[in-house]
Amino acid sequence: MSLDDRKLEVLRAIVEDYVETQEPVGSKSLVERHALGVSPATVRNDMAVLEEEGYIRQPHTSAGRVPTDAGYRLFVDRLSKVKPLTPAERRAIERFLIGAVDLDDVVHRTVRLLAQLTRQVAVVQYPSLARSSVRHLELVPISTTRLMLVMIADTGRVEQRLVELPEPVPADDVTDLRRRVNEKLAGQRLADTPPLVQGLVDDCSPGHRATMACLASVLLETLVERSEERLALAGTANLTRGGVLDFQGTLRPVLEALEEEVILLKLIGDLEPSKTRVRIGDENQIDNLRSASVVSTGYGPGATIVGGLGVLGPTRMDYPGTIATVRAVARYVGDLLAQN
Amino acid sequence: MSLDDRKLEVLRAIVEDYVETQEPVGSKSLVERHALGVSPATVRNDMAVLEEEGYIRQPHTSAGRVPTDAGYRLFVDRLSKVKPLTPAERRAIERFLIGAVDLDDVVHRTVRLLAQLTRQVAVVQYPSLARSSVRHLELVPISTTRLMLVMIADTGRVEQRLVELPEPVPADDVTDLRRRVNEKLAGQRLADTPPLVQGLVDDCSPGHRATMACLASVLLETLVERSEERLALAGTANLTRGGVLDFQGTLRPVLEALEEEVILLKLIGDLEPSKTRVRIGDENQIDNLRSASVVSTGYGPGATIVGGLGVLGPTRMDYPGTIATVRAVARYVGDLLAQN
DNA sequence: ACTGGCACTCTGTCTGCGGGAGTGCCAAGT
DNA sequence: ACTTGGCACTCCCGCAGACAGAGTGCCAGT
Repeated sequence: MSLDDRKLEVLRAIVEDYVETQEPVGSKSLVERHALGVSPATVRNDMAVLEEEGYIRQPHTSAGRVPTDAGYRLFVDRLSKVKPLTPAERRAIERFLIGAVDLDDVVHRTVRLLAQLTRQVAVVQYPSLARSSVRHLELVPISTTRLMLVMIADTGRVEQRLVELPEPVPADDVTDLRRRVNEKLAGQRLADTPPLVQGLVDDCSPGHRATMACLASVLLETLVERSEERLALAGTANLTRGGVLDFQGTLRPVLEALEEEVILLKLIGDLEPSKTRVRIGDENQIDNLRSASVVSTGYGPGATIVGGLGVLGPTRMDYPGTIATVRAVARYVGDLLAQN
Repeated sequence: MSLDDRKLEVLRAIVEDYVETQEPVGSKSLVERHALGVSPATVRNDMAVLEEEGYIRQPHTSAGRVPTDAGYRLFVDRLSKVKPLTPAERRAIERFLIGAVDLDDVVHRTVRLLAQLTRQVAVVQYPSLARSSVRHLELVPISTTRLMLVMIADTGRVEQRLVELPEPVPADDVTDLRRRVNEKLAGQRLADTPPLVQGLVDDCSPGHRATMACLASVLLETLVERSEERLALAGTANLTRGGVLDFQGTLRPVLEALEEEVILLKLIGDLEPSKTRVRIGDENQIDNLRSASVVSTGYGPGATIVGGLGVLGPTRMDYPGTIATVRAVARYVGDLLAQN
């Protein structure tokens, strides 16, 4: 049995009402609130079919219907229209983002903005090192046997590591090292650096070989291999909106998941397509987030993508609005990055 | 009427039992669990006095007693003995903190460790810039009209800002600027720099005056005036332990407070004495945190203090254990910083 | 294919009713 | 002057029963 247009219309109405009222929706109130042009009895028949097909369910006999994950999925894929942002929202975004002095600042403002606009939990990934290129490497002598290695990436990220040297190195040699390292690596994508770094060590005069090897290993280990992703999070208090009704009783599992960077990265960090991605309930593959949905997208200057951002909320969420907001914020942030 | 020893003993027993069981404690169960050597009736009389004095209260007639904020205060000040850490805990601390590569890493490990050991929300302040000295200032040319200013502080903090120059500056001049800036500022406490920075501008040759002024203003504005405090937070999921019983029903206000850096700084950022500080309920002066207590202390290499750390939990918390852990972690972190 | 009607089911709420825990007070004992 | 056992009292909590309300499924009629 396929679903005719009216049944789809009924599903949409159920989702919309349920999202708004947070209560199971019955046939009678449905026809009252939406001009469906048919009687409650007809709607009931449609509902029976929708339930059969797994798009809605009843919490208990003789309660109204509630969308299932599959129902939300269908709604998102086929039934929802893009909801344009209000001018007020656009202005809010602009006002919030101009005046950021710093990559840190941009990220923090963005995450707070997202949380505020969507009234949900927001996550923003810093531009990924793996997708960045080296703009400059700086070596700052801290003592004769210690260097601070500072890497500045084209995405604005700045990372630093302390390097313990095997032997004292005079200042002139540091200058030389700096020049050589930059000649080789500046402008390169971080992902392409490992062979180049190896080359640096090989080409090195025996006198500095040990020092350079040390530098190289720090570079590889901490910047490339364990490719240091950073995240910002905001709006956890929004989880408590709608009482404890969403999230089946306790926030605990959700809060726990939000503490795990690995999990968050998995949630927002699939940057392949430039499309916005919606993961509903079980779809995000994490037990703790069964009753949560994630709307995420990539951002970056121009068409390239350097990081992800998104929001997390109850499966019962305003998908069209959230999707529109996430997209808009991502675009603004991308533009902002492009200016630098 | 003053409180004799037995009444204090009764108060201590009430606090201990209530913290453990989370239930109002009655006279009968008290004498059963603690060898007080008197009958329940006597204890009841003592309780009446303690209630009169405001140290305990009854949730309702004919329920057991529960400590008030004042009761906890008295307990913390006079009744609790320091609870030494177990060897296992000491080992956990050491294992957790060695192998930190980075200030960021140290802070993150510390905050997670604190959250885990105390099973509460942990907050760690990065070493305060206001309490740091300049180790080195680096100027990295990004383009001819843009510099990246990187400041490395003796506490390990590294801050960077983009500086837009009023006019193109050739590389040699950058070298010169760098030398001059470092000569003047390296080794100085950040708090002392403003007049020195002004001096730098004044002493500058007219040709570079504009550039230096620009640099100076970035330095002053973003590093000194708005003295950039950073924080790390972990363990919010621990708020859900003990159900929604603590925190009078909703986590909302607490989560909201935890999102405000300003509030968190106020909570853990009173670094004057080297003593551990306990703020119970209303004492922390924040409406949202009426039902929360904060245990905080300063940390730093040796005797100096460069930042604060602490934990936040329900007023019904294991104070002796928490205090001991917070202190121990602060000491270990201080030692770790001293090594750099 | 849609609709009105009807019986049925289930929830949520309110009520009333012990059981239990704990208190306050009092009179007696040390 | 404390301390103690006894006792009446209060109030919470849990449970069972009743009831209204909402919503459904089904069926017969159009």
